[in-house]
Amino acid sequence: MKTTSRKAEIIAEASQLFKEKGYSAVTVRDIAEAMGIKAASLYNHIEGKQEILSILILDLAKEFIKGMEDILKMKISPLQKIEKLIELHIDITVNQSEALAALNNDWMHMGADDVHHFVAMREAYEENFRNIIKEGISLGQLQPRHPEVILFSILSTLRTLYVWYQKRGKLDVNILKRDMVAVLIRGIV
Amino acid sequence: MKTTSRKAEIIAEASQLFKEKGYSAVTVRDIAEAMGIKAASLYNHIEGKQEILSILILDLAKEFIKGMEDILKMKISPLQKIEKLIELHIDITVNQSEALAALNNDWMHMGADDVHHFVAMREAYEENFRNIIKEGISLGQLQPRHPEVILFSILSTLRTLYVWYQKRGKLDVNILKRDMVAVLIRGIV
DNA sequence: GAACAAAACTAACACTTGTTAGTTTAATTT
DNA sequence: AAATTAAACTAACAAGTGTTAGTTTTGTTC
Repeated sequence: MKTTSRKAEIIAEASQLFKEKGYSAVTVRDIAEAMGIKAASLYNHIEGKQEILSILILDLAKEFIKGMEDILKMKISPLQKIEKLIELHIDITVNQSEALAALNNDWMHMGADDVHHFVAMREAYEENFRNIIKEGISLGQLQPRHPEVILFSILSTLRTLYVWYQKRGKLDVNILKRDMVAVLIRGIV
Repeated sequence: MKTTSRKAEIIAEASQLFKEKGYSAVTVRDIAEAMGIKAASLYNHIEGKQEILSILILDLAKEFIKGMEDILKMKISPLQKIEKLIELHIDITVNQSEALAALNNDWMHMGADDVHHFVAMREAYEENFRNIIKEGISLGQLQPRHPEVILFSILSTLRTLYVWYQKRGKLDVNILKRDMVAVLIRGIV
C-alpha cells in the first residue's frame, strides 16, 4: 500500500522550499537534504529540477481551469458565480498554498513550451472571469466600473491569499469565505 | 552636470531585470551585459549584488513609512486616510514598479540585518494601517468585519498592482485612483 | 600636456550549480 | 534462496556563480 510515491514526496518537499525562497534560490542539493538523501538520488525519480516546477504549476493551473468550467455550467447569476470563484480560490489556497506560490512567482522559470501553455491557460481563465463581470454589469447587478479594475482587485487578493493565510493563525475556512466574499463584493463601508 | 550617477544607473538597470526574473535568477553578468560593460566593472560602483537589492528595497520601504506618517498627521477621518493610502500606493506603483517587485518578492534574499530592518518596517506599517481600520469600525464608518480581512484584501491588491498596471495600457493615473478607491471601499455591487 | 580621478578592462579565484555514469544496498517477488 | 526491481550511493563533469587583483583606457582639471 503505497500512500504517496517517492516522486510525489520530492515534489511536496521541493514546493515548500520554493515557497520560502523562490525556485531559483533553491538548489537540488537543498531539496535532497530536506529529504535526507543525496542530490544525485533525486534523479532516479525526476527528470530534472524544472520538471518539479512544471508539475506543480501546470497541475494547479488545470485545477483552476476545471473549477472555472464547473462554475460556468451552473445555472446561477453572475454575482453568484463570482462568489463561487472566490470560494474556489480559497479552497485551493488552503490545501495547495505551496504550489500557488510557485504559480504566482516562478512560472517564468519553466521551459518555453510550458510557459506558453501556462500563459494560455491563465489568459483563458481571466477572460472567463472578465466575461462574468461584464455580464453582471450589463444586467445591472454590478456597479458600472471598469471591468478590468474589478477583475484585478478580486484576483490579486485571491492570488496572494496564500502569503497571508498561514501567517495569521489559520482561521476557519468558512469564516474566511464569508468575510472574504463580503469584503470583496460589498466593500468595507 | 551629472544627471544620474553610474551607481544609480546600475541599480535602475538591475531592478528591471529583477522584476522580470527575480533576484536569484539574475546574475551580475546579466546586469553588466545590460549596461554594455563587463561584470567586474560593476564593482567599481557597488559593493556587491546584495547591496543593489537592499538599496532598492529599503529606500522604497522608507518611502512607504514616510507616506504613512504624513497621512497619520492629517486631520481627516479614518475612511479618508484609507483613501489617501490607496493613492499613496498607486503613486509609488506608477513610478517605482521595479523596486516594488523586489520588495514584494525578494526581500528574503537581503542580508540578515537588512531583512530584520525590513520586516520591522513592514510590521509597523501594517500595524498603523490596521489601527486606522479599527478606528473606522469603532466609529461606525466601516463595516464590522474582521479587520485583518479588510487590511489584507486592500493591501494585497495594492501590492500587486505593479504586475497588472503596465500589462494593460497604462491607463490614466487619476482614473485608476478613482476606480480603485471606489472598488476597494464601496465594493462592486 | 602633465596629473589625476573615474571607469572600464583582462585574468583568474574558489565555490556552487544541475546533471550523468556506474555501482551498491534494500526491499519485494518468484 | 534466487531473481528482480526500487532507491540509494560515490565520483565526477562542465558550466556558471560572485568576487578580487592588478592594469589600461577615458575623461577632466590644472
